[in-house]
Amino acid sequence: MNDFKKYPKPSVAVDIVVFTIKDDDLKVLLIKRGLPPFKGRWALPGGFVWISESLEEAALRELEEETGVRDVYLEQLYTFGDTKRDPRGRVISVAYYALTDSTKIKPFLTGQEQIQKVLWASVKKLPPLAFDHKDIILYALKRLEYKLEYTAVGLELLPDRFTLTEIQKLYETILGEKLDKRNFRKKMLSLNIIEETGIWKKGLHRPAMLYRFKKTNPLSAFKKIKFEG
Amino acid sequence: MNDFKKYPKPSVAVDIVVFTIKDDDLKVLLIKRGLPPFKGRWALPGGFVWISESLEEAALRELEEETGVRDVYLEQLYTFGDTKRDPRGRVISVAYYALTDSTKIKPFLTGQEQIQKVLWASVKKLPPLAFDHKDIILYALKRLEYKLEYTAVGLELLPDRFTLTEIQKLYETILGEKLDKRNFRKKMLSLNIIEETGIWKKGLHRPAMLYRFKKTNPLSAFKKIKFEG
DNA sequence: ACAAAAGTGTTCCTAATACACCCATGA
DNA sequence: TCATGGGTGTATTAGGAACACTTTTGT
Repeated sequence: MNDFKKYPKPSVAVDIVVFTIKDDDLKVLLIKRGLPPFKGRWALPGGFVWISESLEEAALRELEEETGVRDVYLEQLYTFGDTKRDPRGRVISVAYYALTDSTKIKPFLTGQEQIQKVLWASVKKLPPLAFDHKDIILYALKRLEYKLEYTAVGLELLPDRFTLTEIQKLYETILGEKLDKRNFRKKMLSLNIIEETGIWKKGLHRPAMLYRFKKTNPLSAFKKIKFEG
Repeated sequence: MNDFKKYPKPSVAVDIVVFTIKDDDLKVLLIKRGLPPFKGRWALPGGFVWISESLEEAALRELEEETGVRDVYLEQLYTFGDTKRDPRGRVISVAYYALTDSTKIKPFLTGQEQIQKVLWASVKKLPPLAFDHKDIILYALKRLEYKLEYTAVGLELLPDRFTLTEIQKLYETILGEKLDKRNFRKKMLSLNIIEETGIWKKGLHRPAMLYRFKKTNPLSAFKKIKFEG
């Protein structure tokens, strides 16, 4: 046991499921693999964990390398450890999921030449994916749906300023069902986690009040809340 | 990237937080370490993951080696990956928690001479622990409390046959608060997950009906339920 | 007879739901 | 002026919470 370092070890990777809302649709960030295995297939951003960094540091590093964003909401999801999940050998992957607003994110290519393309894929029609990445995304989606029902974590997917209708559409998109406008607004406002900015968003029709997160009590955004659904 | 096997790798371990109820108290199974580091300290059962087994297989194997039980409720908890959590080097630990009924479990010593003693420690007064195992236990406890409020997973902690008062005591022990007897019974029975056995438990006082899990719909035991609390 | 745990219903109150119309704007 | 999305209140219902007494048994 003391000489455990001599035993063959699995490799340890992190994979990150980055969610955002674009075009009233829930999207996941994918990267086209430039090398085997699964060369040419879409895959989650991620990579091997350095010996000197924590798991969360690895996830944030990979995320920044491949999407250029910081300050996302990041949470550990699950650790996938089937022996056959990577054809190269034993690779255990600690999956994270991240929520970000689509205006902040600008996916770009890294210096690593094998990364060629990035894609915001609709979770409703995912392309064929490398490894067990489809399972990971579906797991993350379930977690997101679940959290959305009980917390206000969904606001992380929106820009800093947003209208009540935009929040509602977000919920409807993720939960996959229509919500009642009056009840939704009543509930959202009663939570005391957002406030009016006093600014009106002009558009094609009647202007809508822009709201923002309250900075005073950020923690309450994650207290348990039951949303209609 | 293709030659990732040459990079230094972390070691991967599993640790299992085994909960049970004994003497109306929530207990965690601990093992006394026989070798450094933390020689003589109490620690969670667990060990390194073999290259040929999945994470869950590793957890079940370690659990059986050290407690002799199978067929426990086992669920992945969280993966702890701080770089300094093990003084021997980089060790990532995938933590699981298990629920079992105290009549099924008979902790015993393995052939590994360094394992000397096992202890059912009350979660309310844990001894000094090795590594970050206290953090892991507290994390597992939070998860258990949370799950208890929304699911009937707590029944996994009881013997096959149990009285309503025994379930209620279990809930009170874990949630740390008194519950109303009539409301609790009404709720528990309305869930439709337990049924009368027709057998009465005799004791010092008025006999109590023994109930059992319904075998017909085991899945419903894990649907979301809000318990008073 | 008494101590101790088992068992049982109703009222109250809060929160979720269902539901329809007027308003402000740009084209 | 009209098409479009923004904005608002009430009545009903369901579920959670509070609450006290009778029953059965062993000693």
